Amino acid sequence: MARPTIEDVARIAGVSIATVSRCLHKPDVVTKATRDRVLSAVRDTGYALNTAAQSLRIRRSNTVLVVVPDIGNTFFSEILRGIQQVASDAGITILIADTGGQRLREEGFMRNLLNGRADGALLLAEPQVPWLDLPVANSRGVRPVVVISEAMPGTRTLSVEIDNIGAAELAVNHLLELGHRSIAHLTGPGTNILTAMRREGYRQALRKAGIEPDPAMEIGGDFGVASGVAAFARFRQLDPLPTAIFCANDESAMGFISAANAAGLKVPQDVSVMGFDDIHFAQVFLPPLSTVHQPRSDMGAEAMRLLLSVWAEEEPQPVVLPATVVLRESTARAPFRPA
Amino acid sequence: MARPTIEDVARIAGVSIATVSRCLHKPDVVTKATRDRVLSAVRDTGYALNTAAQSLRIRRSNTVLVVVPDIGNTFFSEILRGIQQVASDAGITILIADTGGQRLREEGFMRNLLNGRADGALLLAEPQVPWLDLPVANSRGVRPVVVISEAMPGTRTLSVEIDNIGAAELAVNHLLELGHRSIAHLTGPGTNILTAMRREGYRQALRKAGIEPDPAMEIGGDFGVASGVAAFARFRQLDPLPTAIFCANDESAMGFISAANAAGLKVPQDVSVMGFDDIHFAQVFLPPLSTVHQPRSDMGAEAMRLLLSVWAEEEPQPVVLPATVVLRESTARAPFRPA
DNA sequence: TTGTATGCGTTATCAG
DNA sequence: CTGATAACGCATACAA
Repeated sequence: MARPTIEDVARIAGVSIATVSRCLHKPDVVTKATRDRVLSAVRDTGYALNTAAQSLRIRRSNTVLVVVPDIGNTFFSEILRGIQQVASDAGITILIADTGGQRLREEGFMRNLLNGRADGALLLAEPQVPWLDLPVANSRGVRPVVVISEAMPGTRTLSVEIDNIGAAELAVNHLLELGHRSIAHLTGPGTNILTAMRREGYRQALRKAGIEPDPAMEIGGDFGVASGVAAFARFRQLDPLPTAIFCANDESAMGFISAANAAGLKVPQDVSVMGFDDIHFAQVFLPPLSTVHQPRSDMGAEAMRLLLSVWAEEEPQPVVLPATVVLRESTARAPFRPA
Repeated sequence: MARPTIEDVARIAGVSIATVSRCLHKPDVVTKATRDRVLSAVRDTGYALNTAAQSLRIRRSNTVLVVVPDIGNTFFSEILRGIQQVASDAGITILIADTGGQRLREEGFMRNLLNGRADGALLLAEPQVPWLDLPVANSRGVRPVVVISEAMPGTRTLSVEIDNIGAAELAVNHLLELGHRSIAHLTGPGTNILTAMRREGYRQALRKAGIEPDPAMEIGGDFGVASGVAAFARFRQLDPLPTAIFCANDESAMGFISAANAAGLKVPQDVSVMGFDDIHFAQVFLPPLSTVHQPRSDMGAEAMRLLLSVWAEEEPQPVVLPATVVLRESTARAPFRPA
């Protein structure tokens, strides 16, 4: 037997389908007596609203598309939690799309906005395809896009992020306060906006401390564990050897430490390592990683709120959340070294 | 202006909407001439099929619901990748639902099957609510459910898993081969089926080696990092101190090692630690973790294939995939200890 | 307060 | 090969 429809419920309750629909959506406009009959009919039949029919009728899916570059990356999951929280409170369903970093996939997922599967999108990464050509403004009926964490500066995109430059400065300042004067930097991938901003923060902190940034101290990475391992090989050839390194994210920092350890260099005794992100494993890692904490859950929640706000015809502004340095055991005072 | 509909396309191409629909779904049944006109009209208008209308009409959403207990747990993400792969090749959209382990949420998500948002579900954890009361069989029009990794034995559920008992035996055998005779076990949460099976494998391996399993050596955990830390406190009180421990998963193993290290116990010199799962961080961890590798991506892919198969009116069987022990540096030969 | 009737955008059936 | 048309299940304007 097929799924019960609103009509089945109506027949059993002895009312019209309009009344059933009203019972479900504006219960207060219907008599308590009929409401009870209808609701019990709903229970009896096990009726569940057909969302396809509803979406078609109300021209809305009550769904938000969340585009993630790599769902396997633990960094994103806590953002998702924040989104999930706010969304489910608002009765919104989340459609998660994992692009695996591939443009083609992202392009495909973009169609979910066009074909009505979703009413808006949350991008957890720098857009690879021109989502922004979509009408992003809040004109009625438009499907807004909010970029989390990696908004391009200068675009008029709605976004939620931290002050990456400032946060990187904070991190490097911590190293400076520990007495380090020779601080290397392991960067993210070349094209990434976060790479640029965190590197800028690194340089600014150095300059403010009266140290001229040395390009040779900036080692190219790609946020991956392996790139951290590779970076150590280049790091150890630096002469003199820096006493600390600021890594653009935690995973690469772990790779770096792992390689350092294999090579007999102790962290933090021989070299202090600072990460960025404060992913879940940062605190379990050996040594527990000093890093920059991003309020990921809040970022997700805030982004979802932005979307709700746009849907409500308001005109929300981009938001910048605070990031904090969390000190653990991968950083220590600089060893004394004769100049 | 509103989204173009099939009607707009038809008008511009100078054909009927039926023809437009045919061009999109069975292009070969239409003249090349008209097809070209239609397709170019599609391009011109930027037409995208309204999935709500389509779903309503064909009574199918071409969507699979994937229920995850915790999307932040890196264990699940690779399974998702496998699912994604097969699904997108088949033109299926994935709807990911994160229950956070809460029954209530899971119950809510189950509705996606009832309200037609999804045509079937993949459960990445032991079902908390009676999904299985849903018609799981492959009778026409039914919405099948496939359980990945944590199928309850005895139920007639479609499932994809590894031989957990056998895999745990493999792991413990490795420890035995290294000369360990006193091997502890850090279990998973009490109610979990995986906990039971891995513990059983642990016991069987011991028995086959002529060692009677000692309940005191089985420390209760919950798969979390913190429970690994807590377990170490109980472990160190064991007398004599075991020379090895088999943990029911990698995260708890990491917590254990982390605590051991903090207490001055070296891994693997003082105690060998074996994990289970081979999560992403297992190889970066210090020391790199010896563990049991689960073919997660394959498991996801296989599960999705099972679903496609049911939809195709076939009668697929549950599948069991092979797991392998991967040896890294958290395990070593047992130290000599006078009996 | 409740019922009737219309249309949301598609697909599929049936004629032409 | 193509066109007209009837559902699909629901929400709502309008009548009662």
